[in-house]
Amino acid sequence: MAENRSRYAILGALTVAPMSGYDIRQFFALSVGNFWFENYGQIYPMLKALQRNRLIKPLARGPTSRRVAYEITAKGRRVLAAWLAQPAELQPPRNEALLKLFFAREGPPGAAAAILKQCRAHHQQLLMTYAGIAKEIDRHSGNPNVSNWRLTLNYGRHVSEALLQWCDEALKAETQAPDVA
Amino acid sequence: MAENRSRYAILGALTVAPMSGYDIRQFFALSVGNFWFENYGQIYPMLKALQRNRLIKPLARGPTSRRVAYEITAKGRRVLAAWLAQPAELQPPRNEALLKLFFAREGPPGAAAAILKQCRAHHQQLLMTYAGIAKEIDRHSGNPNVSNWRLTLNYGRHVSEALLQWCDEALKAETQAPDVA
DNA sequence: GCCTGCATGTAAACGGTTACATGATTCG
DNA sequence: CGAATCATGTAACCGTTTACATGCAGGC
Repeated sequence: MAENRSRYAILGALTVAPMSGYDIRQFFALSVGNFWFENYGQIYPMLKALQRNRLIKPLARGPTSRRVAYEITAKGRRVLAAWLAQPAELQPPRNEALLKLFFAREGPPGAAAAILKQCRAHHQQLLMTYAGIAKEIDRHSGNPNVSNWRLTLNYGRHVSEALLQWCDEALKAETQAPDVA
Repeated sequence: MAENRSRYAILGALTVAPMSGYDIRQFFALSVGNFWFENYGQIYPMLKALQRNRLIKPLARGPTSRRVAYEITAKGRRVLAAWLAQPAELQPPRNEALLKLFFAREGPPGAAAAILKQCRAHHQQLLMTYAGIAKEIDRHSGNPNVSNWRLTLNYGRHVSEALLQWCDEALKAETQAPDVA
Protein backbone atom coordinates (compact mmCIF):
# COMPACT_ATOMS: atom_id res chain seq x y z
CA MET A 1 0.00 0.00 0.00
CA ALA A 2 1.09 3.53 -0.56
CA GLU A 3 2.66 5.23 2.40
CA ASN A 4 0.48 7.25 4.69
CA ARG A 5 -0.74 10.10 2.50
CA SER A 6 -3.25 11.43 5.00
CA ARG A 7 -0.30 12.87 6.91
CA TYR A 8 0.71 15.04 3.97
CA ALA A 9 -2.82 15.85 2.91
CA ILE A 10 -3.47 17.26 6.38
CA LEU A 11 -0.19 19.17 6.43
CA GLY A 12 -1.07 20.58 3.03
CA ALA A 13 -4.48 21.68 4.21
CA LEU A 14 -2.89 23.50 7.13
CA THR A 15 -0.70 25.52 4.76
CA VAL A 16 -3.88 27.10 3.44
CA ALA A 17 -4.97 28.24 6.88
CA PRO A 18 -4.99 27.01 10.48
CA MET A 19 -7.84 24.53 10.79
CA SER A 20 -9.58 22.21 13.21
CA GLY A 21 -10.22 18.57 12.42
CA TYR A 22 -13.71 19.48 11.42
CA ASP A 23 -12.42 22.22 9.13
CA ILE A 24 -9.98 19.83 7.48
CA ARG A 25 -12.72 17.44 6.57
CA GLN A 26 -14.78 20.27 5.13
CA PHE A 27 -11.80 21.55 3.25
CA PHE A 28 -11.29 18.28 1.42
CA ALA A 29 -14.97 17.60 0.90
CA LEU A 30 -15.67 21.04 -0.52
CA SER A 31 -12.54 21.89 -2.44
CA VAL A 32 -10.83 18.79 -3.76
CA GLY A 33 -13.49 16.17 -3.12
CA ASN A 34 -13.15 15.00 -6.70
CA PHE A 35 -9.68 13.65 -6.11
CA TRP A 36 -9.06 13.52 -2.38
CA PHE A 37 -10.95 12.87 0.79
CA GLU A 38 -10.24 12.46 4.48
CA ASN A 39 -12.56 11.22 7.18
CA TYR A 40 -12.53 11.78 10.89
CA GLY A 41 -11.20 8.32 11.64
CA GLN A 42 -7.97 9.41 9.96
CA ILE A 43 -7.93 13.09 10.79
CA TYR A 44 -8.19 13.21 14.56
CA PRO A 45 -5.63 10.52 15.38
CA MET A 46 -3.30 12.00 12.76
CA LEU A 47 -3.59 15.47 14.26
CA LYS A 48 -2.46 14.03 17.60
CA ALA A 49 0.44 12.24 15.94
CA LEU A 50 1.51 15.31 13.96
CA GLN A 51 1.41 17.35 17.13
CA ARG A 52 3.58 14.80 18.97
CA ASN A 53 6.13 15.09 16.16
CA ARG A 54 5.99 18.90 16.29
CA LEU A 55 4.84 19.14 12.69
CA ILE A 56 1.79 21.11 13.76
CA LYS A 57 0.83 22.96 16.90
CA PRO A 58 -2.54 23.86 18.39
CA LEU A 59 -3.57 27.49 18.53
CA ALA A 60 -4.94 28.96 21.72
CA ARG A 61 -8.69 28.63 21.72
CA GLY A 62 -11.27 30.96 23.10
CA PRO A 63 -12.63 29.95 26.51
CA THR A 64 -16.16 29.55 25.12
CA SER A 65 -15.26 27.08 22.40
CA ARG A 66 -14.24 23.45 22.19
CA ARG A 67 -12.79 24.11 18.79
CA VAL A 68 -9.05 23.47 18.46
CA ALA A 69 -7.36 24.80 15.35
CA TYR A 70 -3.85 23.73 14.42
CA GLU A 71 -1.19 25.53 12.47
CA ILE A 72 1.69 23.97 10.60
CA THR A 73 5.19 24.49 12.04
CA ALA A 74 8.40 25.18 10.16
CA LYS A 75 9.33 21.54 10.64
CA GLY A 76 5.95 20.53 9.24
CA ARG A 77 6.54 22.63 6.15
CA ARG A 78 9.90 20.96 5.61
CA VAL A 79 8.36 17.51 5.87
CA LEU A 80 5.62 18.49 3.44
CA ALA A 81 8.11 19.99 1.00
CA ALA A 82 10.22 16.83 1.12
CA TRP A 83 7.17 14.77 0.22
CA LEU A 84 6.22 17.11 -2.59
CA ALA A 85 9.71 16.70 -4.02
CA GLN A 86 9.18 12.94 -4.34
CA PRO A 87 7.65 11.40 -7.46
CA ALA A 88 3.93 10.78 -7.18
CA GLU A 89 2.15 7.46 -7.49
CA LEU A 90 0.53 7.71 -10.90
CA GLN A 91 -2.34 5.48 -11.90
CA PRO A 92 -4.03 3.61 -9.08
CA PRO A 93 -3.57 -0.14 -9.41
CA ARG A 94 -7.23 -1.08 -9.52
CA ASN A 95 -10.06 -0.04 -11.79
CA GLU A 96 -13.29 -1.81 -11.00
CA ALA A 97 -15.13 -0.70 -14.14
CA LEU A 98 -12.42 -2.16 -16.36
CA LEU A 99 -12.41 -5.39 -14.40
CA LYS A 100 -16.14 -5.72 -14.98
CA LEU A 101 -15.82 -4.93 -18.65
CA PHE A 102 -13.04 -7.45 -19.00
CA PHE A 103 -15.31 -10.21 -17.73
CA ALA A 104 -18.54 -8.72 -19.09
CA ARG A 105 -19.29 -11.76 -21.25
CA GLU A 106 -19.96 -13.69 -18.04
CA GLY A 107 -22.61 -11.22 -16.99
CA PRO A 108 -26.19 -10.84 -18.14
CA PRO A 109 -26.79 -9.58 -21.70
CA GLY A 110 -26.06 -5.91 -21.98
CA ALA A 111 -23.84 -5.85 -18.90
CA ALA A 112 -21.05 -4.14 -20.79
CA ALA A 113 -23.43 -1.59 -22.28
CA ALA A 114 -24.87 -0.87 -18.85
CA ILE A 115 -21.45 -0.08 -17.43
CA LEU A 116 -20.60 2.07 -20.44
CA LYS A 117 -23.80 4.03 -20.04
CA GLN A 118 -23.15 4.46 -16.34
CA CYS A 119 -19.67 5.66 -17.17
CA ARG A 120 -20.97 8.07 -19.78
CA ALA A 121 -23.49 9.61 -17.40
CA HIS A 122 -20.86 9.84 -14.69
CA HIS A 123 -18.40 11.80 -16.79
CA GLN A 124 -21.05 14.01 -18.25
CA GLN A 125 -22.08 14.87 -14.71
CA LEU A 126 -18.45 15.46 -13.77
CA LEU A 127 -17.94 17.87 -16.67
CA MET A 128 -20.88 19.91 -15.46
CA THR A 129 -19.46 19.95 -11.96
CA TYR A 130 -16.12 21.05 -13.36
CA ALA A 131 -17.78 23.91 -15.21
CA GLY A 132 -19.15 25.11 -11.89
CA ILE A 133 -15.75 24.81 -10.25
CA ALA A 134 -14.18 26.79 -13.10
CA LYS A 135 -16.58 29.65 -12.44
CA GLU A 136 -15.78 29.44 -8.76
CA ILE A 137 -12.05 29.64 -9.52
CA ASP A 138 -12.54 32.65 -11.79
CA ARG A 139 -14.05 34.44 -8.84
CA HIS A 140 -10.71 34.09 -7.00
CA SER A 141 -8.38 35.45 -9.68
CA GLY A 142 -5.51 37.14 -7.92
CA ASN A 143 -5.04 34.25 -5.52
CA PRO A 144 -1.57 32.80 -6.19
CA ASN A 145 -2.96 29.28 -6.17
CA VAL A 146 -5.41 29.63 -9.04
CA SER A 147 -2.91 28.26 -11.54
CA ASN A 148 -2.62 25.06 -9.54
CA TRP A 149 -6.38 24.86 -9.08
CA ARG A 150 -6.86 25.16 -12.83
CA LEU A 151 -4.19 22.52 -13.32
CA THR A 152 -6.02 19.92 -11.26
CA LEU A 153 -9.33 20.95 -12.75
CA ASN A 154 -8.00 20.53 -16.29
CA TYR A 155 -6.78 17.07 -15.42
CA GLY A 156 -10.33 16.07 -14.63
CA ARG A 157 -11.66 17.74 -17.75
CA HIS A 158 -9.19 16.02 -20.04
CA VAL A 159 -9.89 12.63 -18.53
CA SER A 160 -13.65 13.00 -18.57
CA GLU A 161 -13.73 14.28 -22.13
CA ALA A 162 -11.53 11.42 -23.28
CA LEU A 163 -13.67 8.88 -21.48
CA LEU A 164 -16.89 10.34 -22.85
CA GLN A 165 -15.45 9.77 -26.28
CA TRP A 166 -14.34 6.29 -25.31
CA CYS A 167 -17.82 5.44 -24.02
CA ASP A 168 -19.41 6.67 -27.24
CA GLU A 169 -17.06 4.71 -29.44
CA ALA A 170 -17.54 1.61 -27.32
CA LEU A 171 -21.33 1.91 -27.22
CA LYS A 172 -21.41 2.37 -30.98
CA ALA A 173 -19.35 -0.80 -31.44
CA GLU A 174 -21.55 -2.54 -28.89
CA THR A 175 -24.78 -1.89 -30.78
CA GLN A 176 -23.21 -3.15 -33.99
CA ALA A 177 -21.93 -6.39 -32.44
CA PRO A 178 -23.90 -6.73 -29.22
CA ASP A 179 -23.08 -8.90 -26.28
CA VAL A 180 -26.38 -10.74 -26.55
CA ALA A 181 -25.02 -13.71 -28.52
CA MET B 1 -13.98 0.76 1.38
CA ALA B 2 -15.41 -1.00 -1.60
CA GLU B 3 -16.68 -4.48 -1.00
CA ASN B 4 -14.34 -7.38 -1.50
CA ARG B 5 -13.53 -7.28 -5.21
CA SER B 6 -10.80 -9.90 -5.01
CA ARG B 7 -13.57 -12.47 -4.72
CA TYR B 8 -14.99 -11.51 -8.11
CA ALA B 9 -11.64 -10.94 -9.74
CA ILE B 10 -10.66 -14.50 -8.85
CA LEU B 11 -14.00 -15.90 -10.02
CA GLY B 12 -13.55 -14.00 -13.26
CA ALA B 13 -10.06 -15.38 -13.77
CA LEU B 14 -11.39 -18.90 -13.32
CA THR B 15 -13.91 -18.39 -16.12
CA VAL B 16 -10.96 -18.10 -18.48
CA ALA B 17 -9.53 -21.45 -17.44
CA PRO B 18 -9.07 -23.56 -14.30
CA MET B 19 -6.13 -22.11 -12.41
CA SER B 20 -4.04 -22.52 -9.28
CA GLY B 21 -3.34 -19.66 -6.91
CA TYR B 22 0.00 -19.19 -8.58
CA ASP B 23 -1.65 -19.10 -12.01
CA ILE B 24 -4.15 -16.51 -10.87
CA ARG B 25 -1.45 -14.18 -9.78
CA GLN B 26 0.35 -14.64 -13.09
CA PHE B 27 -2.88 -14.11 -14.95
CA PHE B 28 -3.45 -10.72 -13.39
CA ALA B 29 0.17 -9.66 -13.54
CA LEU B 30 0.56 -10.59 -17.20
CA SER B 31 -2.81 -9.78 -18.73
CA VAL B 32 -4.53 -6.97 -16.88
CA GLY B 33 -1.71 -5.72 -14.69
CA ASN B 34 -2.39 -2.21 -15.92
CA PHE B 35 -5.70 -2.05 -14.12
CA TRP B 36 -5.89 -4.95 -11.70
CA PHE B 37 -3.64 -6.96 -9.45
CA GLU B 38 -3.94 -9.65 -6.83
CA ASN B 39 -1.29 -10.87 -4.44
CA TYR B 40 -0.96 -14.17 -2.63
CA GLY B 41 -2.09 -12.78 0.69
CA GLN B 42 -5.51 -12.31 -0.89
CA ILE B 43 -5.60 -15.20 -3.32
CA TYR B 44 -4.93 -18.24 -1.17
CA PRO B 45 -7.29 -17.43 1.70
CA MET B 46 -9.94 -16.40 -0.82
CA LEU B 47 -9.61 -19.67 -2.71
CA LYS B 48 -10.32 -21.52 0.52
CA ALA B 49 -13.31 -19.32 1.24
CA LEU B 50 -14.71 -19.66 -2.27
CA GLN B 51 -14.34 -23.41 -2.03
CA ARG B 52 -16.21 -23.49 1.31
CA ASN B 53 -19.05 -21.59 -0.35
CA ARG B 54 -19.04 -23.97 -3.31
CA LEU B 55 -18.30 -21.18 -5.77
CA ILE B 56 -15.22 -23.01 -6.99
CA LYS B 57 -14.00 -26.57 -6.66
CA PRO B 58 -10.52 -28.08 -6.82
CA LEU B 59 -9.61 -30.32 -9.72
CA ALA B 60 -7.95 -33.66 -9.10
CA ARG B 61 -4.20 -33.22 -9.21
CA GLY B 62 -1.54 -35.59 -10.45
CA PRO B 63 0.22 -37.53 -7.69
CA THR B 64 3.59 -35.97 -8.54
CA SER B 65 2.48 -32.37 -8.16
CA ARG B 66 1.56 -30.10 -5.32
CA ARG B 67 -0.30 -27.89 -7.75
CA VAL B 68 -4.03 -27.49 -7.08
CA ALA B 69 -6.10 -25.93 -9.84
CA TYR B 70 -9.65 -24.77 -9.21
CA GLU B 71 -12.58 -24.48 -11.56
CA ILE B 72 -15.58 -22.24 -11.16
CA THR B 73 -18.92 -23.92 -10.38
CA ALA B 74 -22.33 -23.03 -11.75
CA LYS B 75 -23.07 -21.28 -8.47
CA GLY B 76 -19.83 -19.36 -8.82
CA ARG B 77 -20.85 -18.20 -12.28
CA ARG B 78 -24.16 -16.98 -10.94
CA VAL B 79 -22.46 -15.00 -8.19
CA LEU B 80 -20.06 -13.49 -10.68
CA ALA B 81 -22.87 -12.60 -13.09
CA ALA B 82 -24.81 -10.93 -10.28
CA TRP B 83 -21.80 -8.78 -9.48
CA LEU B 84 -21.27 -7.89 -13.13
CA ALA B 85 -24.87 -6.72 -13.30
CA GLN B 86 -24.21 -4.15 -10.55
CA PRO B 87 -22.96 -0.65 -11.35
CA ALA B 88 -19.21 -0.27 -11.07
CA GLU B 89 -17.31 2.10 -8.80
CA LEU B 90 -16.10 4.76 -11.19
CA GLN B 91 -13.24 7.06 -10.33
CA PRO B 92 -11.16 6.10 -7.32
CA PRO B 93 -11.43 8.67 -4.54
CA ARG B 94 -7.77 9.50 -4.26
CA ASN B 95 -5.24 10.79 -6.77
CA GLU B 96 -1.85 11.39 -5.25
CA ALA B 97 -0.41 13.27 -8.23
CA LEU B 98 -3.23 15.81 -8.11
CA LEU B 99 -2.85 16.21 -4.37
CA LYS B 100 0.81 17.03 -4.86
CA LEU B 101 0.08 19.45 -7.67
CA PHE B 102 -2.57 21.13 -5.57
CA PHE B 103 -0.02 21.90 -2.86
CA ALA B 104 2.96 22.22 -5.22
CA ARG B 105 3.66 25.81 -4.18
CA GLU B 106 4.76 24.47 -0.81
CA GLY B 107 7.36 22.26 -2.43
CA PRO B 108 10.79 23.10 -3.80
CA PRO B 109 10.96 25.21 -6.98
CA GLY B 110 9.95 23.20 -9.98
CA ALA B 111 8.06 20.60 -7.95
CA ALA B 112 4.99 20.92 -10.15
CA ALA B 113 7.05 20.69 -13.32
CA ALA B 114 8.81 17.60 -12.00
CA ILE B 115 5.52 15.83 -11.39
CA LEU B 116 4.23 16.86 -14.79
CA LYS B 117 7.34 15.51 -16.47
CA GLN B 118 7.07 12.29 -14.52
CA CYS B 119 3.45 12.06 -15.58
CA ARG B 120 4.34 12.71 -19.21
CA ALA B 121 7.00 10.02 -19.26
CA HIS B 122 4.67 7.61 -17.53
CA HIS B 123 1.89 7.94 -20.07
CA GLN B 124 4.27 7.88 -22.99
CA GLN B 125 5.62 4.62 -21.64
CA LEU B 126 2.09 3.33 -21.15
CA LEU B 127 1.15 4.12 -24.74
CA MET B 128 4.09 2.07 -25.96
CA THR B 129 3.05 -0.79 -23.70
CA TYR B 130 -0.47 -0.53 -25.07
CA ALA B 131 0.83 -0.75 -28.63
CA GLY B 132 2.49 -4.02 -27.71
CA ILE B 133 -0.70 -5.31 -26.11
CA ALA B 134 -2.67 -4.36 -29.22
CA LYS B 135 -0.38 -6.52 -31.33
CA GLU B 136 -0.75 -9.33 -28.84
CA ILE B 137 -4.54 -9.06 -29.07
CA ASP B 138 -4.44 -9.09 -32.85
CA ARG B 139 -2.73 -12.43 -32.64
CA HIS B 140 -5.84 -13.83 -30.89
CA SER B 141 -8.49 -12.68 -33.36
CA GLY B 142 -11.24 -15.26 -33.31
CA ASN B 143 -11.29 -15.37 -29.53
CA PRO B 144 -14.74 -14.15 -28.45
CA ASN B 145 -13.17 -11.94 -25.80
CA VAL B 146 -11.06 -9.75 -28.09
CA SER B 147 -13.73 -7.08 -28.26
CA ASN B 148 -13.67 -6.71 -24.47
CA TRP B 149 -9.90 -6.77 -24.42
CA ARG B 150 -9.81 -3.97 -26.98
CA LEU B 151 -12.38 -2.11 -24.92
CA THR B 152 -10.21 -2.04 -21.81
CA LEU B 153 -7.14 -1.31 -23.89
CA ASN B 154 -8.81 1.66 -25.54
CA TYR B 155 -9.76 3.03 -22.15
CA GLY B 156 -6.10 3.21 -21.29
CA ARG B 157 -5.20 4.73 -24.62
CA HIS B 158 -7.81 7.45 -24.38
CA VAL B 159 -6.77 8.37 -20.86
CA SER B 160 -3.05 8.37 -21.58
CA GLU B 161 -3.44 10.41 -24.75
CA ALA B 162 -5.59 12.94 -22.94
CA LEU B 163 -3.13 13.17 -20.07
CA LEU B 164 -0.16 13.55 -22.39
CA GLN B 165 -1.93 16.53 -23.87
CA TRP B 166 -2.75 17.82 -20.41
CA CYS B 167 0.89 17.52 -19.33
CA ASP B 168 2.07 19.38 -22.41
CA GLU B 169 -0.39 22.19 -21.92
CA ALA B 170 0.49 22.43 -18.25
CA LEU B 171 4.24 22.36 -18.83
CA LYS B 172 3.89 25.06 -21.44
CA ALA B 173 1.98 27.26 -19.00
CA GLU B 174 4.54 26.40 -16.33
CA THR B 175 7.52 27.67 -18.34
CA GLN B 176 5.69 30.90 -19.07
CA ALA B 177 4.77 31.56 -15.45
CA PRO B 178 7.10 29.30 -13.47
CA ASP B 179 6.74 28.27 -9.88
CA VAL B 180 10.15 29.64 -9.02
CA ALA B 181 8.85 32.93 -7.74
C1' DG C 1 25.23 -28.73 -6.80
C1' DC C 2 23.04 -24.40 -7.56
C1' DC C 3 20.01 -21.18 -9.29
C1' DT C 4 15.69 -19.95 -11.20
C1' DG C 5 11.08 -20.48 -11.30
C1' DC C 6 7.02 -23.12 -9.56
C1' DA C 7 4.01 -23.47 -5.77
C1' DT C 8 1.53 -22.81 -1.32
C1' DG C 9 0.76 -20.55 2.41
C1' DT C 10 0.69 -17.35 7.02
C1' DA C 11 1.29 -13.37 10.28
C1' DA C 12 1.64 -8.87 11.13
C1' DA C 13 1.11 -4.44 10.02
C1' DC C 14 -1.02 -0.79 7.68
C1' DG C 15 -4.44 2.19 5.60
C1' DG C 16 -8.95 3.36 5.34
C1' DT C 17 -14.04 3.21 6.17
C1' DT C 18 -18.01 2.92 9.00
C1' DA C 19 -20.64 3.35 12.79
C1' DC C 20 -21.23 4.96 17.03
C1' DA C 21 -21.11 8.17 21.15
C1' DT C 22 -21.28 12.65 22.93
C1' DG C 23 -22.37 17.19 23.53
C1' DA C 24 -22.13 22.37 22.33
C1' DT C 25 -23.67 26.14 19.46
C1' DT C 26 -26.57 28.68 16.50
C1' DC C 27 -30.58 30.06 14.26
C1' DG C 28 -35.32 30.06 13.34
C1' DC D 1 -37.74 24.79 22.17
C1' DG D 2 -36.22 22.13 18.43
C1' DA D 3 -33.45 21.22 14.45
C1' DA D 4 -29.37 21.66 11.97
C1' DT D 5 -24.80 22.04 12.19
C1' DC D 6 -20.47 22.47 14.67
C1' DA D 7 -17.15 19.71 16.91
C1' DT D 8 -14.31 15.86 18.79
C1' DG D 9 -13.33 11.52 19.21
C1' DT D 10 -13.12 6.03 19.41
C1' DA D 11 -13.68 1.08 18.26
C1' DA D 12 -14.36 -2.31 15.22
C1' DC D 13 -13.91 -3.91 10.99
C1' DC D 14 -12.30 -4.74 6.37
C1' DG D 15 -9.18 -4.92 2.55
C1' DT D 16 -4.56 -4.89 1.16
C1' DT D 17 0.37 -5.12 1.29
C1' DT D 18 4.61 -6.93 2.92
C1' DA D 19 7.58 -10.04 4.60
C1' DC D 20 8.52 -14.30 5.75
C1' DA D 21 8.67 -19.54 5.65
C1' DT D 22 8.88 -23.68 3.16
C1' DG D 23 10.02 -26.84 -0.26
C1' DC D 24 9.94 -29.04 -5.03
C1' DA D 25 11.25 -29.29 -10.07
C1' DG D 26 14.01 -28.50 -13.97
C1' DG D 27 17.94 -26.93 -16.35
C1' DC D 28 22.82 -25.33 -16.45
